[in-house]
Amino acid sequence: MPGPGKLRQRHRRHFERWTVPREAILDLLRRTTKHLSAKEIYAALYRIYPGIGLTTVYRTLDLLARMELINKLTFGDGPSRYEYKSEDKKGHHHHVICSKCGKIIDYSDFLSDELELVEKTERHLSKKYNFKVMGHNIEFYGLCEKCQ
Amino acid sequence: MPGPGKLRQRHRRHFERWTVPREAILDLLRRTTKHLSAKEIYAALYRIYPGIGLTTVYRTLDLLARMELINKLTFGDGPSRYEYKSEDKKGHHHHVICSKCGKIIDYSDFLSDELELVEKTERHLSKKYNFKVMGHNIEFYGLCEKCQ
DNA sequence: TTGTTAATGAAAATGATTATCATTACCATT
DNA sequence: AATGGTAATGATAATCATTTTCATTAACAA
Repeated sequence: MPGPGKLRQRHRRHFERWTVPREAILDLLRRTTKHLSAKEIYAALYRIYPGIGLTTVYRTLDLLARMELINKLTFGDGPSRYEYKSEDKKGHHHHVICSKCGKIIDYSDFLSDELELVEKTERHLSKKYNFKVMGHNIEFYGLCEKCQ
Repeated sequence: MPGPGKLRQRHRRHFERWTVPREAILDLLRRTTKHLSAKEIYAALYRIYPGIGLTTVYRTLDLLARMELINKLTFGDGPSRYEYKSEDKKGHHHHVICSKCGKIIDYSDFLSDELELVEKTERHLSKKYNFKVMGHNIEFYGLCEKCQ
């Protein structure tokens, strides 16, 4: 878990000051396993830090996403959701989303099979379209146990 | 290309009447290779059919998506975009999106490799979580030729 | 301790999408 | 072909997520 000092040095290009709201938001995302929306984050922090503003939550989430400390998830409907991005490759996972209730399952099997396909595809895309692939997104959708 | 008659029979559960705006919107999406937003569809149709309303465009797109005649695409920012979904499996493709300019490339190589991984994953998910997979979504993002 | 200015938060603005409701026009029946 | 019931339409207003504006606050270098 990067502390203010480390963050400061690693990401000087992204911000000047490491502040209380920024630490609180990153910390909350680091602790939870849920995929929280901006408003949910705001509500959770408001209880312990009533001075916080929703605007700051949005701005901080954008900052943290640019710093690649968190992922911004956008599904078809509703607000964007955010998750902490663990440093190690083991943390890599995909999402299985219930179309009915919105439940999200993190899923990380067959990563080596997937990796192979993704790498093959990335090489191919860069050759065919001269496209520089920075990342990918794989998700499955359907009906969860309760909703079918 | 399904005409009114065929549509009528196949999709009676989704609507009662096949109308001019519905035909016009489906037709536009069938003809273009672009990924249009509701507003872009509205603007294009307004030129030849000034009576049309943006509300109807949204409603019709929702209808066509429920009928599985079109796909609704939602990327991180901006409005949802829509594409015609061809009936045959050959039409299946994924998207490569430029994070900077928003350019979208349709991409359909390595489908058999992908199919294998997807099927394996779907079997696994249904066993592990009792989740009924209805579809999947694979996309790559990065920088296109012009933007890097 | 102080000064500079980046970061904050309240409020207003924006942009996409959805709800409301009076009007229109499909189409089954006559 | 005319009619009537009602699904579909379109203008407007409402909603929801997110961004902009701007006066105030607080991080931190000196």
